[in-house]
Amino acid sequence: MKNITIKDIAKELGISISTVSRALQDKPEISLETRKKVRAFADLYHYMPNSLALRLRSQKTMIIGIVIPEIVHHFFSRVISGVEKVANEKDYNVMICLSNESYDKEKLNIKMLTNGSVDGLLVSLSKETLKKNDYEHLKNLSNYNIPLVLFDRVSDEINCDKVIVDDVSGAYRATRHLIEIGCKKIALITTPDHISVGKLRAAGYKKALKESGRAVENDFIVKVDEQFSVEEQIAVLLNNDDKLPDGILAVNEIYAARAMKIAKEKGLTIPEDIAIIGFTDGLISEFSTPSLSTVAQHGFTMGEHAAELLLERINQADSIEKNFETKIISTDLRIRKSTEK
Amino acid sequence: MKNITIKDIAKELGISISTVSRALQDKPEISLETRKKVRAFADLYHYMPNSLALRLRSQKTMIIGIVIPEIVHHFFSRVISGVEKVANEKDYNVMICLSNESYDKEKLNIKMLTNGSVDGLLVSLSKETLKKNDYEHLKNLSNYNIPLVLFDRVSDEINCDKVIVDDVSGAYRATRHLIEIGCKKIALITTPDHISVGKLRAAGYKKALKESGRAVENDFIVKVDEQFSVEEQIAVLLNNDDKLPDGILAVNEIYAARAMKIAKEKGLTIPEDIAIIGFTDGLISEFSTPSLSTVAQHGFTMGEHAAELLLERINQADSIEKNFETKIISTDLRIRKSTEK
DNA sequence: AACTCGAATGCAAACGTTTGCATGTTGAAA
DNA sequence: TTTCAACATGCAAACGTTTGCATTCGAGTT
Repeated sequence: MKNITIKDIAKELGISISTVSRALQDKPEISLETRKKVRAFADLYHYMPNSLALRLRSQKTMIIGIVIPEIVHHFFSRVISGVEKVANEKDYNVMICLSNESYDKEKLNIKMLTNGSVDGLLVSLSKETLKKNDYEHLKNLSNYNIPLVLFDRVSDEINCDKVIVDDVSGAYRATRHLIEIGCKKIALITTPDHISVGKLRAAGYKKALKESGRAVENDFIVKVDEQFSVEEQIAVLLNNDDKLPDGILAVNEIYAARAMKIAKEKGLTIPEDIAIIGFTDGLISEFSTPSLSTVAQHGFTMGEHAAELLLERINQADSIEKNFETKIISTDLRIRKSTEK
Repeated sequence: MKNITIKDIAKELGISISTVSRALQDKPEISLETRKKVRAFADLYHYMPNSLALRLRSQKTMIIGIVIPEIVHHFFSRVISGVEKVANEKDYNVMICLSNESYDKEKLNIKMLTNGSVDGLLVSLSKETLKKNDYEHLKNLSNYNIPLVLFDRVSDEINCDKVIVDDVSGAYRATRHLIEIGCKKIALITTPDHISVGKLRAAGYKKALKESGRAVENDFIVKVDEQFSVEEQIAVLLNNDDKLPDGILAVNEIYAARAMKIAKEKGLTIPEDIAIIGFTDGLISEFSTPSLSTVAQHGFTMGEHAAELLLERINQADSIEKNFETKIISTDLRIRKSTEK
């Protein structure tokens, strides 16, 4: 059974296509009688306007595209939730593409989405892209009437609206917290420098240390390269018995949980021997024993803000060229057992 | 700057639209000279065919829609990953809608997607829909040329392809495992009966008990109603000191982790006092202490199969009416510390 | 009887493609 | 010189809508 079109209705009722269209829009220039007749017929056959035709006509898709590195990831799925909420409120739909942390796939996705499939784009950069430092595929976009909002993993080289977590301050406050509960030797488990969030969180960590008159020791900083075993790299930090940290800040939940597990296996107690605090307030932190203190990033809020920024940009009159904006989502310290001395 | 169209190229080069179209398709009936000229011009101005126009013309969107209850959920995000992989391999895109476990939103989403936005639909039913037992919004679909594949949360009332986890056998084997390690009093933490997976897992649990000659005791079965505190409902099971279970099967990771936490707080040791096994092999299970044994559901595989089934249905000649198929994804027992006596 | 007005409806273009068929041009064979 | 094939290109319809601008018709006004 084919979907019924406006044309079918017109033919069946012996009136013109335009009359049907107007009748369905309840325009007063069509006689009430005709309007009723058309509506009845349309309802009877479950007429639904073909959205492709509508989009082609109006040159609006009412869809926003999201390109993220990963979806099996608590933070990103929260962001999507936030985006979806805002988008749906304004009758927009969401189309999701995964880059799987690959530059090529990211580029492909963006190309795919910008050939008229979506009205705007929300992107969080893949690790490979950040490492390559190549953003040509995103720079062009502005020329093509496709607004772009970057979130979380962003780059200064791209001129557009952005939403980021206040990473520096989050890490700073987490480190301060460790200092306040009496930690003397605070280690950092982070990512390589090309990941912007890792770098920023490291900066906050260093700032807090310096401010309290402590040295930043390289032995206490692990930059995890995910090409190799995460576990082994973290273990190095905890196997150096001469120089064991008594506090750890990890830039994500997995690293924090991993560190905790290794520490416990070595017979250390948390938080007495080592206090641990992570980033990303997910389920792991809540359910681990002891429960993990974290810096909550409010992914949902971030998604909401990113979507709002994008929709504003999509619906702004072309004439008004608002300056690009960077929204900063502040973090919250979620203190749990792993730092309760 | 507007996107350049085939029309613009034609005008600029002083040839007809159809010639440009054919030249871009490298059709031999167009002279090599013209083909080269057109291609060069198109490349210069970064011509990209407007996908809306293509879709309207071809009556194919190359998009598949997914409606799931939740995205902040390890299992569902894995499913999506699997779907995305298969879809992308065949040049399809994925459009995701969240029902947030609401019947109305599910209905709305499906309506939205089936007005020509997608070529096919992948749906996992919301809790509210299952409770209401109303599937009219899905039954119509078959009439409208929109193939439908249900996954995980399905219903017998809907006649279509399905992909489900082998819940009965998974729960059966998990329960057998508890019996084998010596548990005498095995409890079940599950969902209300209208959630199909909960019901099936309960069936597997009961089957294993009966087979080994044990009675199924209602005191040992908790049906968690998420309208109320999950924690309190689980606590009831563990607060009845006269009748404490020594083994627990939970139908998901959260319930298992929650039960473990409560048990530990009561001073019970896992697995010695109580062995615990959950469903869904996610991060919580891996990182909890002790690590949780689980029934792994292979969400990614499920997504792959669902997408394959759907694409087959989309691309089948209308004449060949294949019978509907139900694929069963088998589970794996992942034994960890929480059941190692 | 001619004219104007308003209400109701229809025509056709537009959105950006693809494609069956027609048309035009050229060179060679008859 | 006519005829024909082969090649290159163009016209127009189609996909399903919306909408500016006719057109038609009857009634009321002069």
